[in-house]
Amino acid sequence: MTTIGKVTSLDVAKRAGVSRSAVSRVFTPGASVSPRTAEKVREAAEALGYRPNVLARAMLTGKSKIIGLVVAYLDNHFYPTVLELLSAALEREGYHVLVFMASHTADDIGDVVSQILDYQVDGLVLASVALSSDLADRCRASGVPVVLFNRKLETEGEFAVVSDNRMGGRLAAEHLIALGRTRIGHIAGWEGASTQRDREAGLMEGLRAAGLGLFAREVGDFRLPRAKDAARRMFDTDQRPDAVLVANDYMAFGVMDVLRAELGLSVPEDVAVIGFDDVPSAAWPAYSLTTIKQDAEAMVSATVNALMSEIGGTEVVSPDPLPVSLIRRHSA
Amino acid sequence: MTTIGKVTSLDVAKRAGVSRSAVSRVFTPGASVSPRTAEKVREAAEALGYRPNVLARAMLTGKSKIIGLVVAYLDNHFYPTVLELLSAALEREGYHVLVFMASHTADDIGDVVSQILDYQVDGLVLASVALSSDLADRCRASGVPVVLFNRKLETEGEFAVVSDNRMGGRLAAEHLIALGRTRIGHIAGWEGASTQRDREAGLMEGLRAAGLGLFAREVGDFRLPRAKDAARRMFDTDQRPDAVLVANDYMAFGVMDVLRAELGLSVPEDVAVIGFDDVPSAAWPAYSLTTIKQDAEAMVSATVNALMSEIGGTEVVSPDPLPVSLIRRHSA
DNA sequence: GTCCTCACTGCATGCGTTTGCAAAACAGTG
DNA sequence: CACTGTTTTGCAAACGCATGCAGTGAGGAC
Repeated sequence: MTTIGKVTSLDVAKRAGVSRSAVSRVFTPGASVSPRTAEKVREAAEALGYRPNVLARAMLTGKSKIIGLVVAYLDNHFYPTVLELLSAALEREGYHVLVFMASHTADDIGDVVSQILDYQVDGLVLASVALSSDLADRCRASGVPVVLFNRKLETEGEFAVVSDNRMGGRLAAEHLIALGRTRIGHIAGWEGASTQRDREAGLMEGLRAAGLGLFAREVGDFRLPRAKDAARRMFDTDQRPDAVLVANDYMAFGVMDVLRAELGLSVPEDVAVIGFDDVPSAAWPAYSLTTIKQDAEAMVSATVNALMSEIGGTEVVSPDPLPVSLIRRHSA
Repeated sequence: MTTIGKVTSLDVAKRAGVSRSAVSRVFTPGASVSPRTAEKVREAAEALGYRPNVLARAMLTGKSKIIGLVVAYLDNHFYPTVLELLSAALEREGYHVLVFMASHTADDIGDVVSQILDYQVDGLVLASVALSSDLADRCRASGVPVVLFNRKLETEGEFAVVSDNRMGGRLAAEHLIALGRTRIGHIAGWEGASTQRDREAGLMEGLRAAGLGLFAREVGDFRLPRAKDAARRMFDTDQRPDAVLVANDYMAFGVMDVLRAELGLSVPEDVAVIGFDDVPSAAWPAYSLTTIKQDAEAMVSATVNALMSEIGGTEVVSPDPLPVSLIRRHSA
């Protein structure tokens, strides 16, 4: 019996011969309703096709059951994976994800966040976007829990879920060194990102421990074309590195393309390549990219737990960085 | 002056010495307000950090400014691209995207759609999900414009934006034939999808026009592992095809992996491979996949136009399928 | 100066819910 | 049956905003 137009709790109430409150209670888990009226209401609701209006409920309770996600890159396959995981995990908790694309320019993030807050989101996750500290203040002032995903702020206070990027960089260094490589280069991501800085710091640490220094360095800004340019600059020369750590898998694919298709070098014989993230396509034979794996599931899980706790009123503090691991494939 | 907690239009009104209506009107484009009060209000709002509550406005006006998107696959890079485009385009119109993951099982789509409708979305786009016709009815009954993306329903009536998949299949066939290939196979996607059926129909049409038939056929269901299995079945034999049209790029990558890495065949010498979609990674040299390009921008643009029109009250009818084109690279 | 017009403004109502409070129903006890 | 304790239920008041309607004032025409 599909009814056109809005059917409200009042309609259901009338049909079931009860009050609006009664029908509201039937749809509120844990409210006091007799089985008999519950039955009547459910029946009427079914017949009319009634479902509570989430927005109206949101107004009253202040809980919208929506989580804002702002994300900058979707071309880097790591983030679609995260989105899929995150959305699924939140759905399990009764929440849904409102997506906001942050243009790559960093300064309109303020606008974006404002827009999100207009929707009265119950939580906010900022994936791979830099959050200025006054913006962080604004969020906190609005009382919305925010978690930084894959980025952390130097100033403590914001909840951030990150992998142990430093350890990742170190693992990469150690692996390359164990392979006998000595001229090790680094193609960096955007230098404003903590993620980048930590990965590079770990790399340097590992090199230093073996008495080595960085052989070459270029910046790829986490963007594919820039990464390819960086690779050209770094490798189209006589004195080239025999190994390179690229700041993420996505850029690493571009680097490998340049190496093999443009410069005729072979990986790993001429140059060993290590990426970071372990996106699904890193396992594809065409690249078979050795990489430092970030555990996306664990990261998402930490994110969701934090959100749920904070929404529940529990103050929560950033956990230790999540463990990473070296995935050995054929590129190094 | 960051104020903690909610600041409502009443707060602003008080501070500006006007009524709530006035501040409401200031934030409603096209309402009648004198420049002087507008100024006062804007100032007060600024000072208090006031922004209208979208949800409250939604209740009153019935327009939530949110569009629901249900999407099944995010591992196929075509859809992240679409999401990014769609979100950006809708943001330009003042809308935002609420994402719902449809598990791959087809039957819980009903639940998902119900949940979406609970949020009073202004529109609904179903990307790559099959919509049963009674579900379509429910959507229409709720008065929410829905557009099917990259799928169409045999029964007219739903707005669907699709490429000219049939033509695409035909172009692929013609190209392979022009290349002198005669033993042409097809690795199909999920057979319940109109997209699949149309692509295959086009392929058959093209073959028939050249007096050929399909040399081999397997089903890959739009999933990577299935596609690889399909490739193994099709090619691990003496009598193998010398060309194959794979129903989308994502599967084509898997097929190429099997061909080259597992079976030691070379592409295109031993087997020519054509994909469908032209996802960004199809251009990567490691695959250099010849493919039939779907114009994602045009598809998104058509989607947004349709939504905006329908929301504006204009009944709108499905356009012709959008043009596709053959992108020649090295895999065929 | 009077009257009319018109641009503004405030009041009050309503959007579809939830929820504290108090009345009502019910069950149990002596 | 009277009385108490426990559910269950309805009333009414929010939540934050938009908007029709009536009213205020200013400006123009005569």
